[in-house]
Amino acid sequence: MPELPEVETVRAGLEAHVVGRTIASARVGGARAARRSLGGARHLEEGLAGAHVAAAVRRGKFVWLTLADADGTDGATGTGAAPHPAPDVDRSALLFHLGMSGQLLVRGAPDAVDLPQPRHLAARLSFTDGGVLDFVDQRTFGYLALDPLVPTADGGPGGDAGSGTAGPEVPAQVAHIARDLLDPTLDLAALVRRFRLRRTTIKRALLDQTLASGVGNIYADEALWRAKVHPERALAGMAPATVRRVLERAAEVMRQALVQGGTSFDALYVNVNGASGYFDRSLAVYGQQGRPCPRCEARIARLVFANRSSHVCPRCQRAPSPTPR
DNA sequence: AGACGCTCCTGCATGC
DNA sequence: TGCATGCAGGAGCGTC
Repeated sequence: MPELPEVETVRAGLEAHVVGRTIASARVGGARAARRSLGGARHLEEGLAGAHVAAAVRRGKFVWLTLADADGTDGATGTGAAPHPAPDVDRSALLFHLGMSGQLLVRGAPDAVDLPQPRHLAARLSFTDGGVLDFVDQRTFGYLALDPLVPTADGGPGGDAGSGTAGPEVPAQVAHIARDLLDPTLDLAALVRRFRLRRTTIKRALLDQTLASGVGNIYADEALWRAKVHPERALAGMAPATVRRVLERAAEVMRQALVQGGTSFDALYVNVNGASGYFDRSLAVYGQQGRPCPRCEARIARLVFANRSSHVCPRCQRAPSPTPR
């Protein structure tokens, strides 16, 4: 499952291999992959044709390519005589969410037309230099969208409720997503305060992308284990230092995973390094039920709540008392 | 507003 | 052997 480290690895791959190129044409497999794109697949295809890729940007688990009109000539390639004017792509981004199984594959083949279509191909971008970017998604939770860029409210230091506050602009669909835990401008103290206002459990809050983004089920479990905090503990009344420790451990484990993810992609393959990738050797609790805790050797347990699984060491992570008050 | 259950989807593991 | 069932999960959405 791609979480922040995996998506950042993808972003770096896009930056290295896609930024600076110009899209000749795009083919979007079906309505589902384009379900979040205004106007649907056709509009997406029309808008992308001729667009220049200016940058690869990420927030949390969202990654996008900022686009610019490839100066002058509209209808750069033969998408046929488009009856509608091509959408203005200048203030837009091509947004990707990888969902559970999305992959972006960069192909250098000089003749894209002859490339075999991978199973579960959701979209294919062909560049003017002959290369190809494939979006492959087995479980179809992922999507791509042509989305207008909107300014983000920048709270800066002291801005309180300002969950957002990233770079100057983000795709409209990302506007409500908070800065992620590896964002250098993240205000950790303010985040701790926001967490402690929530009337829910620490794990639910960790997974809430409007509080802090990038953490998914795997790294949430790992962070809580490292911090020795039970996932079902209520935030209300939790010591600020404890909340802070959890957030710091989450950042730490994602940073470590990123180092490993970053080494695992080569020139032509933008890797999605999920649980089945390299970092799984380093997982202490996720998917380790029945195995000994690396710290104390108690058996790792798997809990289910909110229709999701959590993995804990029953000795290191003390369960909350069954009836608070 | 915030909290939370439900839903989308496919491949694989498990069970009978 | 073959079919049915369950499970995995991000995040939008509806409901209270």
